[in-house]
Amino acid sequence: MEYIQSVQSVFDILVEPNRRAILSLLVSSQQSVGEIERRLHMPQPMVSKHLRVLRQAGFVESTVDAQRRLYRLKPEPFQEVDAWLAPFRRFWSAHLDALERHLDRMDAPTPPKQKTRKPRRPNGGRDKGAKK
Amino acid sequence: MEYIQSVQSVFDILVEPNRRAILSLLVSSQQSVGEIERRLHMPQPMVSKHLRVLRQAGFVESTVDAQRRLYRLKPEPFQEVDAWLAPFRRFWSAHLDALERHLDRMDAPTPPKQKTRKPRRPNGGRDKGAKK
DNA sequence: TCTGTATATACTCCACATGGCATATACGTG
DNA sequence: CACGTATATGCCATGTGGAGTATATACAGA
Repeated sequence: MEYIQSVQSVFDILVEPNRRAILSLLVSSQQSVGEIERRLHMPQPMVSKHLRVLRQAGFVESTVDAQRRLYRLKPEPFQEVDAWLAPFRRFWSAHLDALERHLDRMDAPTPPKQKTRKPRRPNGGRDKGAKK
Repeated sequence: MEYIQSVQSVFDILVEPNRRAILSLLVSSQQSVGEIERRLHMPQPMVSKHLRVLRQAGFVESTVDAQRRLYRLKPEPFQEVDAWLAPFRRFWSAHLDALERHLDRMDAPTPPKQKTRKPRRPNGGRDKGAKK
């Protein structure tokens, strides 16, 4: 049924604007195909087709509710993007740190900075939040 | 005349595997076109063309060193990806909390290998659909 | 079973980015 | 200036994927 597909990167999925729109819609809560269709003003077959791609790539999953299918996000592919981003994140946070130090010098008042140099910083306070 | 470019998303840039390979190469340090050419085993014109795309999209910048151009990363587009990811990060970290102890260990290290897909990830039930 | 609704799939057309090749430009050296 | 190296650009052919449309499947109710 859903099987063989050429190995595609998560980026092959995310490159399509409509798919990104769908994903953004699903952040808030699960949605039916019809709801997506209405909210994004796109023809139903297009919605279904993109949803299929998203499903096959593991970005979403669906459950059956009578005649409608409720789609919701799955986390793994997003984590994959995050993982890909990791090396670059190290790189750009170095830049940020440099800028930060520079600004700190010009700005006399003292923001409570304890570190003069930090090896790496995820992304300026990645919300590890929503903790248990 | 580097300017005008159709409004493309960062994903339009990142979708190209060779471009991602180039970016990964540049994480360690700046490289000349010839070095990229050799390391990635791709014809020089292709390297130059991809570099042009990357440059126009703000992913890289170059400086002149005699006859060669040294390319290095610029942080902004990556931050843009990170920003796009943010809402979903909130979403998936909620999931992570539920499974935290199990997922914690496979998280961090993604060796910046080139284009090899990430092998592990016990994602149960990622299907692979049929294509033409 | 027939009907309406909800979603999925099949198929065609077309644009466009990519790869390959040839060639142009830039720079340094003799 | 001529030549070699390093990089950029122009052109063409091709493949792939998305849009659009028609149609198929699934389910619920009368």
